[in-house]
Amino acid sequence: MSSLVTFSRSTADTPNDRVSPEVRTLAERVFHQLQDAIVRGELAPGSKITEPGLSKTYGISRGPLREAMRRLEAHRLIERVPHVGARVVKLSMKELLELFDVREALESMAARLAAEHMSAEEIRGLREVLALHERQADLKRGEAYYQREGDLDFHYRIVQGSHNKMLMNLLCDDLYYLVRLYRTQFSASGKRPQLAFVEHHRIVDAIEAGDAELAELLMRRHVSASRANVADRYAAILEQQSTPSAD
Amino acid sequence: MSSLVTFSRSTADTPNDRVSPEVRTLAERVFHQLQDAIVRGELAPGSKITEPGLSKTYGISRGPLREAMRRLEAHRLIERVPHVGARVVKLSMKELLELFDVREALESMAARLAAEHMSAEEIRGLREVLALHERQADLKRGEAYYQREGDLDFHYRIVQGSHNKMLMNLLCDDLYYLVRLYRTQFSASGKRPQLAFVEHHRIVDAIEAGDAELAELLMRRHVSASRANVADRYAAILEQQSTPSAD
DNA sequence: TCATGGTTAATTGTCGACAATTATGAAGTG
DNA sequence: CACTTCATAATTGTCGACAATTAACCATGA
Repeated sequence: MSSLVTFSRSTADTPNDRVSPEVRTLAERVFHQLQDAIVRGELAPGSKITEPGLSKTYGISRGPLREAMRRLEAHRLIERVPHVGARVVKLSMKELLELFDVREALESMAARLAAEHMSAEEIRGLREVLALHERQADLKRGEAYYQREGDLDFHYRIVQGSHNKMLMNLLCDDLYYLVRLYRTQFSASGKRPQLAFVEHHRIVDAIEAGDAELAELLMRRHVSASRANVADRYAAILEQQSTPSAD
Repeated sequence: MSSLVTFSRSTADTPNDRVSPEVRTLAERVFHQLQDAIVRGELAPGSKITEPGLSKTYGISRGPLREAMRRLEAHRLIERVPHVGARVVKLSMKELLELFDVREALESMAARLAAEHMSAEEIRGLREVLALHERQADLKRGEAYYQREGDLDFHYRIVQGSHNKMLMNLLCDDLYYLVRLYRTQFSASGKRPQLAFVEHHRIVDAIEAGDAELAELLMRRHVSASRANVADRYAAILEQQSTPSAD
C-alpha cells in the first residue's frame, strides 16, 4: 500500500539532494506523499479533497494533515477557500501559458547566472546528463517519458548552477511541480524533444564558454519555443473539436 | 516640522482597510498582523519567535497560530526548522542581491506583458501614480519615505498590468514583502529616487507606445541599476567599517 | 411545478492536553 | 580548567473533542 517514496532521481550522486524525503515529521511525510499523488494524477485535478477523508486515508490526525495542505496550497498544488474546502488545482490553458512566461523569465536569468557562476565539474555533470538523454533517446525513440523527466533534470541542473538560492526555491520547489502536473494532466509530447536536444547542447556550449548573454538568449528561446509548441497543439485540439463528427 | 501625512495609498477612497483584506478566520488575521509586524521591523530580524509566546501575545491558541506561521514560512518571512523553532528572516546582502536578480527577471517580463496587455485606463492610472509621486517629491525632497512606498505602488501597477496571475502572485504576494522588509532592515535610500523618476516615466512611455521590447529593456535596466546602487552602498559601508581604526 | 424556508448533516475552524524532541544547565571527571 | 554526561525544563509535534460555518435536503406553500 504505502508507496515507495520519491525514487525519481536519475543520478543519485548529488550530495545536495533537493528532494530528499527529510521525513522528520508526519506533516512533512504526508506532504510529500500528497505532492506525489497530485503530480502523478492519482488525485484527479479539480477533485475535492476533504480533511477527514485524507486523515483516515493516511492514518494521521487532522493537525499535521492541515499543515501538509497548507504547504500544498503554498506550492499552488491545491486551492483552498475558507470554510468550504480544498480542491486539487486544475490548470487551464491560460494559466499554463502564464506559467511558461514566468519560466521564460526565470530560466533565462538562471542560464545567464549559470554561465557566470557554474564550476567546471558542474558543467561536466551537465554534459553527462545530456549524453545520458541522448543514449536513452537512441534506445527508446518516441517514448518521451525519460526524455521528459530528463528535460526537467537538465533544467534543474542549470538552475542549481545559477547558485541563486531564491531562484532555486522558486523554480525547483514551486514551478517545476506545476510543470510536471501539467505533463500528466495534458499528456503532451509533440515533436519537440528532438529539437530540444540541440537547443540543450547549444545552451551548454554557451554556458561553458562563459557567454552569459548568449546562454540567456538561448534559454529564453528554448522556453519560448516550448510555449509556442504547447499553444499550437492546443489550438489544433480546439480546431479539431470545433470541426466535429467527421467520422 | 512633524509629518502629518501618514498614509500611503494613492487611491484614498478606502479608509478602513489597514490590514484587513479578508479576515474570515483567526489564522488569516494573525498572519496579516505578523506579516505587518515583521515587515515593519517590530519583530527584529533573526529573533526567535516561539509558539507559546505568540499564542499568548495574540490571544489565540497554537492551532491557527501554526497555520499563520506556515504561511509566513511559505512567504519566506520566517524560517522554520523542525523540532527547533522559527526565526524572523534576516536578509544577508548576498540574498538581497539574489532577490534583485529575481526581480530583474520577473519585472522585466511584467513590463513586457504590460506593454502588450495594459488597457487605456490602466495606463492612465499609472500616469496618475507618477504625477502624485512627482508632487510629493516636490514638496518633501529628500524624504524618500513616500517615494519608496510609491515606488512599490508603481511596480505593483505594472505587474497587475501584465494580466498574468502567476506573476502577480509571485511578485506582489511574495517578493514585494521581502523588498519592504529589506527597506526597513537596511534603511537605504541613496540618490536613486530622482533618477528612478525619469526611468519610471520612460517605462510608462514605452508601455503606452505598446513597445514591449523597450519596456522590458528599460525595466531590466531600472531594476539592475537599483541593484547596483544597493551593491555600491554596501561596498562603501564595508570599506568604511574596514577603515575605522584609530579608536 | 417551482420557489422558498427551515432543519439536518457534514466539513472546517479552534482549542486544550499529552507525547516526542531538543536545548540548557549543573555536576562530575580527566 | 576544559570536557563529557546526565537530568531537567521548555518548545515543538500530535491528537481528539468541541464550536462555527457551510452545503444539502426535505417540506411547505403559491
